[in-house]
Formats: sequence, structure tokens, C-alpha cells
Amino acid sequence: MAFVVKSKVMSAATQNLLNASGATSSATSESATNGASPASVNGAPTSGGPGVHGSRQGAGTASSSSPTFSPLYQQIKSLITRSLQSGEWKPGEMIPSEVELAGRFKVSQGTVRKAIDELSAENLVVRRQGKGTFVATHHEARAQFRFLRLMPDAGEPHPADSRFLEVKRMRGPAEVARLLDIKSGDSVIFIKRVQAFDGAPTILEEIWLPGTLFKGLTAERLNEYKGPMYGLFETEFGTRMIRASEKIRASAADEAVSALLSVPVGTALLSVERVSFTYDDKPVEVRRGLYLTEHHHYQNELS
Amino acid sequence: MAFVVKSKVMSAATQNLLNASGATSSATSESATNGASPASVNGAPTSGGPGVHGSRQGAGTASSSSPTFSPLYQQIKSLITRSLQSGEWKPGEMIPSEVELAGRFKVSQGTVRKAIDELSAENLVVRRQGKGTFVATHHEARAQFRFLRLMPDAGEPHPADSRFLEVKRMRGPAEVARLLDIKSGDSVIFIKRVQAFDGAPTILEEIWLPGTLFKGLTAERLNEYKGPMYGLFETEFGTRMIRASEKIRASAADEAVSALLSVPVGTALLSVERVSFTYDDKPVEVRRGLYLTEHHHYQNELS
DNA sequence: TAGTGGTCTAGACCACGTG
DNA sequence: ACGTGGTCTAGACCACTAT
Repeated sequence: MAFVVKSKVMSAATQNLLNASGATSSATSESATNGASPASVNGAPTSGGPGVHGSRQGAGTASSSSPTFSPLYQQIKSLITRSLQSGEWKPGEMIPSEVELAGRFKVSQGTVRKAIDELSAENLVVRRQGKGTFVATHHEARAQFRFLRLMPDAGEPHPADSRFLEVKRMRGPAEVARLLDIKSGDSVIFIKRVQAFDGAPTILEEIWLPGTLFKGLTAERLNEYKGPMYGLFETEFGTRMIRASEKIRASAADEAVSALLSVPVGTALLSVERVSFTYDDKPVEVRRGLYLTEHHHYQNELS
Repeated sequence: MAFVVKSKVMSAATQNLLNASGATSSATSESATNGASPASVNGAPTSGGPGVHGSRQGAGTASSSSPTFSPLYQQIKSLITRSLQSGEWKPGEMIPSEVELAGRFKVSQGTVRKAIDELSAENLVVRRQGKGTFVATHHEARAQFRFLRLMPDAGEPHPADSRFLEVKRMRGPAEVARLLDIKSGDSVIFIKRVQAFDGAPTILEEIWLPGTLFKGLTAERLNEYKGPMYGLFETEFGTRMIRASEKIRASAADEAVSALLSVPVGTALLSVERVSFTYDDKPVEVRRGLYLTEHHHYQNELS
């Protein structure tokens, strides 16, 4: 008696959407033949009332055991993320409307909405009322300053100009390899550059990238490219930085650094070690920056 | 004809909730006598269907002019925030359930839910499934590390022990007064302390608090109190830190600092200037910390 | 068993942007 | 006029917690 549900509703409520994209809606024998089902008795349909749902517990071995079952909207979110990752919708493009996605996934618009809400909160997509939902991109003023926290003490923030000192392929140092989750000795691209604001050298950076993902990255490509480096990575190499983790310390300038930043030896500098991640929390960049904080500061909001 | 709506619905849809707390539900003459109302004709109630709403435009002077009207859930959010601020519900206590608040405000549970969702995202309240929604408090391990970003390079983070060098009342320096949004020369409480991890002095901090809010704060109170300083502020002085803004620089230890942190003169230190805010974005603390990053680092997540 | 937050649905209307 | 996201409602059921 407990399984008198409409098949469509059943599929929306119990189906694990992460398996097939166009799965037909038929009750799985697994859950149908399950003996001790949870107390999910669907009463009479109350005359065309709102949605009626069955249990979401997949395999009811015991009521206390809780296997890895996530809410529907989380599954939708994963599916959308997967499409973003695979490049089905490219940065800057519009993704299908909520109504269309709801139809595609056989769920209500509200469920799709909740999934997209979270993706929007994570800056993977950007919602624009009246227009649509768009894949986030680093080619926007909006997204620039998420990964650039060094602000001038006075005046508006403006982009620095880069001078590349070194761009080469090399074997990854052990520490870098560890952070990039690759084998020590695997090929990496190494970049060393100085950034200046209004002619004043301020940032000395060393960057390591996995050689497999960034094959073909040369000094020319970097010099030609206008705009943020992450924009280049996104457009030319199909790798989008999603989030990053930074460890900040204070350190004193040694002779080499002193010469490149035009400061005395021993000058106190901010040392920022960053590991950036793309989809699936995969690390794809290690960066060590030395910031001269004479006229700039690292801005951080605690909330 | 356009105003044939149930009064309850009318109140929920058009009333500006920010005025009275226990307003009765009767159509305000203001909106009722309004001549050119927007095209908000409510059709037949469609036999007990879902909600039917009127316009939310308060004074329909012209359709193009857009006065400051916020969505219902934002108004609810403001009302709840106001109750938090006034101390109607104290830190650690449970706030009324969603159903009760929905009844009190004459809106649907979903609307209250959305308001609380945002308050939860801003860490003003904490939701606990099956138990209720609780006013956030600094007396929790969970909330501790939001305002403590200095982590040991190895091992688990653990609380430091404080030694208070100075606790006194003084006239606020111009810069501090500016940041606290008080008059230069107004009374402030000044605190100077050194914090040590495992006996190693690591943090030298100077803190300025508005004298009016923290009257009676003495070295004894600070020494007696176990737990985070913000917990003391919250419990003893009724001031809860909601968010903070930090500017981070590198600086060299001078002689005074060198002695207090047991490091050579000129050692590179992190300089962290923090302004903390309570409700209504009111600044209530200025703090300048010097961090020794020999065995610690400032951890920051960019997302 | 009762109460709370968490998920899901279906449908209405609004605000915005574009043709 | 139409399509998009944004708001709001009403109601159902689930998961969790406490009594």
C-alpha cells in the first residue's frame, strides 16, 4: 500500500540523478522489493494538492545506517557543475533557463533554483535578472579582485603591469609537486615576474603550473595577452580557477629580492603562498608572492 | 474591483512591516484611496489555489520612479535583526520557530525561511535541524576561528594565553577616533597585551574600544575571564562583533617590540590593523596586532 | 509523540531586459 | 509581448531531536 505513487513523482523523489542523464522513470526493483521500508506511507492524494513524495532513502537496510544520499537539489547542483566542468557551457555563456533545466531534470523550478543559488554563492555562475544565468568568467572587473587583495593605501585599485623575468619548463620541486598533487619530478611550467604600480616595482611572484595542463604556455603568450592571467588560463588552456587558499607570512628581502624590488636588503615584505583550485578541488597552481607594503596593503574581510 | 482581496493577504503583500510590530491587518487608507494603482488586478481566487497577491508598489506616483521598497523577506530580516540587536533574544538562546514567526509577521513560512537563511549565511544565527534556530555567540569553538586567522604551521590550532601589559582609559588618538566614528579626544579603553603559544610570545596587540560602551572594563575583568575576549564583550558588555575588516602589512620590529616578542630588532612581522563592527555596521573596536610568523601563518581562503 | 528545521512541489505574480 | 530571474504562497513530507 505504501508504494501507490505516480511514477513521475516517484522518479523525482527517489531516483538518483547522478547516474544517467536521460533515465526513464520506472520504480527500481531494488527499492520496490525492499522489505522494511521506512514509514513513508503516502496518504490519499488530497484532491489535486501539491506534490506527493515517496521516501528518499535508497536502500533501507536499517533506519540508523545513513548511506551517502544527498537532497535532490544537491544532485542537480552536481549535474550542473559537471556540465560547467566539461565545457558544455563555456565561461561567459548563458546556461539554460531554470524552467528548461527543471524540465530536463524532471524536478520543480524551485529545486533547480536552490541548486543554482548555491552555485551563484560559490561564484561559479552569475545570475542576471531578466537576462539569464551565466557561467562566471575571469574576464570581468567583478571577478578580478577576488584573487587580488593587494590594495593601494590611497586611491582606486588599478591593474599592475607585469615584467616576465623567466618562463620555462622544469621538473617540479618536491614541495610544489606535493601541493599540486603530482609526482615529484613531473614537468611544471615556472613563471617569475615583477609587477609594478605606476612604475614602482611592488610584487615579485613565482608561479608553478602543471606541465600537462599548460603545455604551450610561453613568455610570448603571456606578454601578448592583455588582461588578468587567470583570464588567459581560462580562455587558452580551459582551466578555470575556482578558489584559492593563501598562507601569509612576513619575511625580509634578501639580496636577489632587494635588487628586483629596488628596496634595501632586510626590508620587511609580505610573503603570500597561494594554492589555487579548479573543479573537484583539484590544485592547479602554486604561487609565491612577495609584496612590498610601503604604499599598499592586503585587504581582508572577516565575516 | 481591483481591491477585492482578503485583508490578510493584503496586509502581507503591501504592508511595510518596518513600522509597527503588532499592526492589525486592515487596508491602509493611503493605499486604498490611491487613484492610479498599478495593474494589480486580482482575478478570481481560482478555487482555493495558492497565494493571491496585490501590488507591492507602495505609493504609485509613477511606474518609473522606484522608491526604496525591499522584498518582504528583507523586511522580515530587518525585523529579526532588530530583535537580535535589542537583546530580545540573547546570544545562545533559541529564537521563535519559523512557524511562529510566520504567524507573527503574517507571512508564509517560506518567506521567514528565506530571511533566516540570509541571517544564517551572515553568521548572525545558527540553524540546528530538529532543535531550532539560535542566536550566534562567540562562546563556541565554531565561531572562534572566524576572527583568529593565525594558525600554527604544524599541529592543531589552540588558544593562546594572554598577558596584559596595560589596560587604561585615555583620550582616543585622532586616527583611532576616526575609525571608531567618534570625536577625537573622546574617552576610549586602551588594552595592550602579549599572547604566547606554548610559552613563545607571538602576538603583540593594541586594542582601542569606545569608552561609552565598555565602561568598567579593567585588567582584573580581563584576567579573570576564561575564553575569547569577544565572548567577554558579548556577555558582559552586550556588544557583539559581527564582522571585521583587516589591512595587513609587513613591518620590522623596533626596540620596544623586539623586547616584548623576544626577537631581534628589525625582525619582519605581520602588521594587522582590524576594525570590528557590530549591528548596523557600527565600528566598535580598533586593533593593531604584530604577529611573529616564525612558526605561524595567517590563513586566508579566497572564494 | 510532538516540534523543529530541511526538502520539494505547483502555481501565481512581479521586476527586469530585449525585441 | 515575451522570456528571464526574483518573490511569495500553501501545503506536503522528511530528518532530526527531545520528551
